[in-house]
Order: sequence, then C-alpha cells, then structure tokens
Amino acid sequence: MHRITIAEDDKAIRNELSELLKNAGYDTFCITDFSDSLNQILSADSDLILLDINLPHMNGEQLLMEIRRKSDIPVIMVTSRTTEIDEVMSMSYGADDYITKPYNPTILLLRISAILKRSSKEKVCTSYHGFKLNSAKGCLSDDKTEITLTKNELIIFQQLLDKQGEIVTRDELMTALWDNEEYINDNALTVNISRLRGKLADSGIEDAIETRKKQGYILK
Amino acid sequence: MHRITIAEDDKAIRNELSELLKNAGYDTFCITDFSDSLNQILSADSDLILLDINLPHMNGEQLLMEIRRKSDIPVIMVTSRTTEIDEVMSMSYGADDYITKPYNPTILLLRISAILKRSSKEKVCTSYHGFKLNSAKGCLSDDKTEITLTKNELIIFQQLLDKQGEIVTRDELMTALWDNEEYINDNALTVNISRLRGKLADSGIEDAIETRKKQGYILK
DNA sequence: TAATAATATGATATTATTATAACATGATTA
DNA sequence: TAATCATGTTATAATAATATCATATTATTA
Repeated sequence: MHRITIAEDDKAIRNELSELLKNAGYDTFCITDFSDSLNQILSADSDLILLDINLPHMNGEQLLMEIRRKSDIPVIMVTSRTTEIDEVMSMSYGADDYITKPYNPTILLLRISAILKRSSKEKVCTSYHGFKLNSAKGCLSDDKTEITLTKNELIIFQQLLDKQGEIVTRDELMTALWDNEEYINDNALTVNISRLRGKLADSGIEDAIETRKKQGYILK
Repeated sequence: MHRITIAEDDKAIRNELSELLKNAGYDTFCITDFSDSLNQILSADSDLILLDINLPHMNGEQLLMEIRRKSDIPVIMVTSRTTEIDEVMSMSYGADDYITKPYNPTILLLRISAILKRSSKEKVCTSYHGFKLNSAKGCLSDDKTEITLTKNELIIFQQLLDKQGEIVTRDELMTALWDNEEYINDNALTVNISRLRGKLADSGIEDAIETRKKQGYILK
C-alpha cells in the first residue's frame, strides 16, 4: 500500500484529504506540528507528499527545496488559485505536480495515481534471486544467508542490478567506482568483479554476472 | 531531436505551442486539417502527441482510443479548466498525462521532458521477423529463443536492420566495423557475415541476409 | 561454356580482453 | 601495537572474439 504524507495546516482540509485518500486505499500520515515539518516529512518515509504552499514556520517552497536536497520522493504542491505564480516556482524547484484549492477530488486522485505509477516505474528493483540488496547495511541477504559486500562490490552490484538483464559497460562501472579520481589501473575493475563473483558463488549464486567481451557485463 | 505532434484546432494556441516547443529544442509537427487527424498523427511518427480534447470531426478522446489501438506513442491531453470531467476519462483511456488550458509553459515543458525521458528508456528494440534486436542486452530474441551476438555481429545486424530491404554496401559495413583502424583484410567482413548467418540459421532464420554480388548485402 | 572475379566457409592463429592469484599499502579497529 | 580488512597493483594464465589463410563455391562476363 502506498503511503502519502499530508502537510496542510488547515485542520478541516487536512482531515478531509486524509479521509479521501484513505477511502481510495492509501495509507496517510498527517503533519500537525509544523515547527519541525522537514524532519517529520523526511522520517515519515512515504511514497508521496502533499505539500501546502502556505505553512507556518517554513513555507512550502522552502520545504520543497530542503526535501529535494535529501530525497526524490514525489511532491504535489497544493496552492490557491490566486497564487498561480507560485506554481511555476514550485515546479522549477522540483515539485512533480500541483493542485489548486478548492481541489477536485477525482482529479487529485488521478494525479496521485499517475505520479505513483510513474515513480514506481522508475524505482529500481532491489531484490535479486530472493536476495534483497540493502545498500544502507551494505549487504545482500535472504532468510538464511547474509552476504556482506564492500563498498566497491556494492557499487558494482547496484549498477548491474539497476540494469538487470542489460549490458553495463566497463566504462560505466569505472565511472561509478572512480569517477573523478586520477588514473586507476583498468584491471582494478576486473579484480573487483572477480571478488564480487566469488562472494556470490560462496552463497550459491553462480554465474550471475556474465561477461560480454568487448561490451561489458550483464547480470542475469 | 525529439519530434512532437500538436493536434490543436485553435490557430493562435497552436502556433504559440509550436514556438514554445521549438525554442525548447523540439521538432514540431502541427495538424491543420482535422478531417483526417488520425492518419496524420499516426504517419507523423513523432515521439509524443499533444492532443486537444475538443477537436472538430473527431474529438480528442475518440482519437486517443484509436491511437492506442495502433501505437504506444505517449500522449498528453490538453483540456480546458471547465471540462474537468474529461480529464478523468482521458486518463483511463490511456493518456500519459494531461494539462489544462490556459497552460503554464514551464509545467508543460517539464511534463514533456519527464514523459520523453521515461519513454525513451523503454524504446530500445527494433524487431525483425518476430525477433527483437535488443542492443542493450546484446541479443536477438523472441519468446523462446535468444541469440547472443558478439559486438561485430551486432554492428552488422544493426546496419542491415536500419536499412532493411535496401542494399548495404560492403564499404558501409567495413566502415561501421573498423572505421579508423589500419588496413584490415577485406575477407574479415565476409567471415563475420558468415558467422552471423550461422547464428541466425541455428535459430531458424534462414536466408535472411542475401548477397548482392558487387553491390553488398540486403536483409530481407 | 570457359574464364575470372567475388564471395563462402572451415580451420588455424593471433591478439585483445578478461580472470585469478599473490602481493603491497594504507586505513580501521581491537 | 597488532591484527584485520579493503582495495589497488603486478604478474601470469585462461578465454573468446575475430582476423587471416587456404580452399571451395558461387556469380559475372568474355
């Protein structure tokens, strides 16, 4: 189930929104204390944020900017008809959409579902053969096994997983690993791949990474 | 460069849109004769369609349905604020997004670029006799078979497929394969063609590449 | 139809590319 | 301070793509 954070200071509207979304099958999280909106929004870990443009303490645009510095969660700005200029601003600051008050429930729901559909398409898959990639912990784990990966191995695996089934060139991998560093022996990548393969094989994932000579690697 | 088809009957708006998009670096194609919108839209072969919901002869929704029967080109519906119900309908008929008139240029451009980014990611395959050439995967595949091609084979097949039904000279192929390399035995190409033919035949694609002596090769 | 040029193909050789193991270094941690 | 670990480097081995060669098969033209 998708979780939506509502940042709206008008209590009546907030509750109405929350009801509407719950009826539509979403999980909602309402912010009520606006002295600390940013942290609450970020720690709520939701899939979408409804952000009113006029909030106490820190207004919606400022908040949006702060959110964007830390996260790519889709944001829908809520504005009043009178402040159309704001719409432009918000979008260029990274909002994904906006609605004007008074809002039309059907349209709001449509926009929400459109955006969620879009963003879930983009969201990279984080599991592989029953193993979940936990990049925060730096490991790959299923029920019984836990494969601890080093920083390099993690980067490589992530790159491959992002494009699972597609060829990832050695150049891409080199860039991901050592972008702006001075010259690094080309074989370093080969060695890192080799080590990653070793760890995967140790846990029973054999032949996951295939070599396509002169083209790159591919995660099957 | 991306090409956008504009289906909008209000001349002023149409020209304005076209200007806006051209300035943003898109190629545009405007429909002016609406007695035959569908064919024009389909034959324009563009990357995205801006479709007004109120058009003469056949309205936007009908058009959208017809378009969807033949193609997956992304469509952005253009509606007026007054006809909000239409938005609901359009989205469920398969529009990818919509904007309301009077539209905000910044937002329109944002939506366009978001959709194009999404769709260009998906479009990688060209197909041949039910086989899809997937250069990202470096293979040629249908439901059951998957033919892995080497780099050279891929280059050759791509060249031939790009000009399917037309003769591709040996020189063109040589250039595509070994452009800035020093002298390479002319027979190398022949051998590579031969190997490619072998792989195709192994998967049941016989006689796909025909030799036209003194002229080149042609993919039937 | 014979002669010639162009292309095919199988076998072999070559080379670039990648793999692996062993070592070196520096950072982190106990 | 010792021990462990990540990771780059070096040296050497394995591999696969692919160019070349020799020979066979076609097509073109005389």
